[in-house]
This record gives sequence, C-alpha cells and structure tokens, in this order.
Amino acid sequence: MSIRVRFAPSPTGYLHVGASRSALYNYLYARKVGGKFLLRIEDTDLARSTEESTRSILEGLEWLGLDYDEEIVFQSANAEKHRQTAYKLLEEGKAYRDFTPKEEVSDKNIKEAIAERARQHQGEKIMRDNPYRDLSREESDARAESGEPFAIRLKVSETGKTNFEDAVYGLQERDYSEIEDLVLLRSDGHPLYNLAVVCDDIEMGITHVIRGQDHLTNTHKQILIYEALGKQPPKFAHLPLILAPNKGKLSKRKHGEVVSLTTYRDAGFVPAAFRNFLALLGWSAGEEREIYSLEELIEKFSLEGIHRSNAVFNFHENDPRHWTDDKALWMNAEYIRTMPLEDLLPLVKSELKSAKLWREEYEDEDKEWFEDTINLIRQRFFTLKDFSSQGRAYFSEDYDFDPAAIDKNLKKHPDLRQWLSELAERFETVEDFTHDEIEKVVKEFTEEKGTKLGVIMNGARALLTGVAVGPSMLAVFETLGKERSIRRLKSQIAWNM
RNA sequence: GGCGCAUUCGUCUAGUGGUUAGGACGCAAGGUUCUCAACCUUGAAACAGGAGUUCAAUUCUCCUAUGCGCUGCCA
Repeated sequence: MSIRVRFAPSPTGYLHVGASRSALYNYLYARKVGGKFLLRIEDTDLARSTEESTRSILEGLEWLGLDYDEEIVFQSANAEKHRQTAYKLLEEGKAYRDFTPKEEVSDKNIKEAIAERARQHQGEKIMRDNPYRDLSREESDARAESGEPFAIRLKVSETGKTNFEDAVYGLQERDYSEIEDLVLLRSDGHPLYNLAVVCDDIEMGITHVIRGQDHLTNTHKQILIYEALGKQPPKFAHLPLILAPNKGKLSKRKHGEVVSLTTYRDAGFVPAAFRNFLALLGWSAGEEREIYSLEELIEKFSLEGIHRSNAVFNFHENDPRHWTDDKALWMNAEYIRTMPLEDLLPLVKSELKSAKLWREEYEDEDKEWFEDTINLIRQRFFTLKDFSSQGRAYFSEDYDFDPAAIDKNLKKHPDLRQWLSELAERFETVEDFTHDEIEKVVKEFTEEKGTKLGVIMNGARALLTGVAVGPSMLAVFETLGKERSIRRLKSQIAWNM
C-alpha cells in the first residue's frame, strides 16, 4: 500500500511557522518513503475562513518548495458527504439527535467557560446523562419531522477505552468515560471538525496523519468515529509544538508578523535556509550538523527523529538586530555566503528588481562582473535585502551614507578630503585597474602622506559604499572599476552632509 | 478541576547505567598590522527537585514542581 499523507491547514489567517513545519514534515516523510503529499484546505468554518488566507498558504508552500501531489481538496466541498455520514451513523444507532437548544457562547470567553464548567463538575466523570441519548427512535424521528432543531452526537459507549500507538509519543490510551458524546453535525446542518477530518482522511486514502500535538487527545475521538464507520484508522504521528520565547502558545494575534511565513520571504530569507531551520525545530538526525540540503533532509528524515518536547521559537521582540530566532538569521547568512552562486543569483535578481536596481546587462555583457560582485559582497550579508540596502552602492550611483560611518571614517580625518581627491587623480594614471596595481598605488600614496593605510581605506570605503563594513577595499575599488572609483573619491556629497 | 504530554547550557539539540555530558546559535575575550555584524582561536554556560533500584544514575522506577495541550453545536 502506498503511503499518503496530508497537510490540512484551516485558512483562518496567514500560514504560521508551526503549520509550515507540519507541512514540511509531511512533505519530507512522503518524499522519503515515496508516498504522496496531499493538501487539504479545512475551510468548514465559513465564518472565519478567507480566500486570502488560502492564497497565503499556497504562496507559503510554494516559497518553501513543498510541492503537493494531486488536486487540492477543499473540505467545504465535501460538506454534503459529511452530513450523509452523520445521518448514516444516526440510522445505524451509533449517533443520536440532541434536541438541547444551542448555547451561545462568545468565541472570546470560550476557554474560560470550558474550564469553569469543568471545575463545577469537578471529580465527576463524563455522565452519559443526555436526555436524548436514549430517546426512542419514533420520538426522535417525530420531533425532527416537526421541525425541532437538533445536533447529531456520536454515542460513545459507557465502558471501555480507545488506544493507539503514536509514532512519536508511543502508546496512548483514553477511557471512554473521559470522552463526551461529541457533536458530529451542528443543528444548522454544518459538519464539525472531527467528523470532517475523519471522512476526508478516509476519502483521500490517508495512511499517516502527521500533525500538531494539540490534536493528540482529539485523536481518541476520531478513532471512535473510524470505529463507528467500520474503518481502519491511519497511523498517527503527533508533533511537538513550537512555543513563543515565554513558552506560551505562538499566536498570530499576540506575536504578529514574526510568526508568519511570508514575513520571512519578505525579509529576504533564502527559502532553503528557512526550511532548514524549520526542519531542525523539533527533529534531528542525531548528528552534529546543522546544514542540510533538501535532498539530505529527505534522506535523513524519520518519524523516530521527531522530539517529544516542545521547541521555543526564540525571537526577540523590540530588538531589530535579533528580530527573529538568531539561529534562523545565522542560517540564512550561512546559506547566502555558501550556497552555489548559481542558486543565489536568481534570488538576488528578484531582490534587485523589486528595489529597482536590476539592469538587464547583468545577465548580458556585465554578467561576469555581476557574478563576481555578488560573490564578493555576499560574504557578510545576512539577508537578500542586504543586496539592495547595504549593497546598493554597487548597483546604483544613488546610495545613502550611513552618518556614523561618515563621522567615524571620514570627518574624523579632515585631511581625507584633500587626500582622497588626490588619490582619485593618482588612479587616473593606473592603466591596469586591478587588485595588485591598486594596492601598489594606495600603499605608495599612504606612505607619502605619512598616514596609516586604514585611514585611507576606511575613508574610501565610507565614501564609495556609504557604509563602514564591507569587503577588502582593494576588491571594492576593483569591482567598482576605475571610473566609478574616481568619481566617487572626488564626490563632495558625503562631506557636505 | 479532570485527562494527557513534556522537562539536558539563555535557545535549538546530541548522548550514555560508569563520558572532562558533545555540537550549533547567541554571548565574552583574543587574533586577523583596511573596516566588519564576516573569518580564526579560546572561554563562560545545562542533565528541574526529592525518594527508590543499583557497586554506580543525567540515563531505569515512583513522587513533587513547572510548562504545555485537550476538555466547544472552533479548527
């Protein structure tokens, strides 16, 4: 039997990092075992589901490179089947109509209300005391026919227990007395989550359910539904949660953009880097290594390597330099400076394009220059954004000067105003404007002026690139070229700031 | 409240009945006679607590604590 797994997000917001990781693990598992990775959008909660959210999920998956097999399944399209299934269970006496009027509880206070209700019933097991549970068939039918609204609940046995072997958490058992008669169909005819999931997973032929640990206890309910339907439940593997730095739940509302996948795309992350980071948040191959290509992740991935304890996504609010997890930031930099240049180039191209710095010549007559330059400056960049911000001076004459760099490296040495302009003239005479030749000229010039090389170099760096950090100045001169180097050395713009 | 799950450096993690408890990020110090958030070297930094089993426990068992999850006509 071929293995089929699915990623089943509900489109009630953008794709967040926790869900992204679930998708990734499903994908890796499917590719590892040669199975299928399917996508199902769980949009049964019409009130909260949005098309925009669905789009964001699709974009996110595409960005991470998680291509799914077969057609997307929209759960809402199967609502009729879910209803029929509920009625089938009703027919078979495995479910019953509950005529209890619906209780309106606002979404906001729901968690507290549940806890409060539970406290009031403290010490009690779930009582099978719903008056409609054992209503005669005739009376139930009659009341339904008369138009009285009802929900359909699963009739959970009085005694016994469910169990399943979770691939991550091991044997799980739950006494029936801990499981109430769950609602399958709302009184407005709307199928509920547990029913919909089970029906769709059966329909899609899902063999392994890999999902967040928040569903661990729900699984028992779902197994009850499988049993009522006479179907074999799939294998389950529950994933540890990804927590906020305070070890609380990662929430879109509370933590905002830092938990959204698209944030990372927009912040200049290399997809492979973020994917790599995500893979290691809750799973490890058991070796002392951090960098894994997608192929390696697929090869090494196993359900056994998934951890049982939750992981903290260690972002820092209000700290621009550490705005997200340091390791993610580091990994992105690592990818930028070590990934094959040919893989990086398209990413840089799209960044430069969106910053309006892209020129077609970079893929034509200036191809070699462009590639060398990217290769030079990528060494100390952290995100793709750096190519258009810190690296702007390489692609445009219109670049900003960092005031701190100007003060420290230029204005602190007033002589530089004269010197750099003189250096420009000296450059005019250099025939072969290459690293070694430039070095000769600059060294000679430095000695003549009786100053330190650093003064000249740092001053030139501030003037030519606008920033205080960057590659070796000789390489910068060379890559900017003779003409641009001279022009910028003579420029007075920075001095007049 | 009940039920469930978890607990190794600040964070991500490796690991074992006997180890100097390893790696990575971050942090600190030093180096790199042009900078640097890059690079190199070094350093500080952990087995939640208590019992028990054992010659020996971070590792096995139990208890406690803490955190998280579920407990809904949400998903």
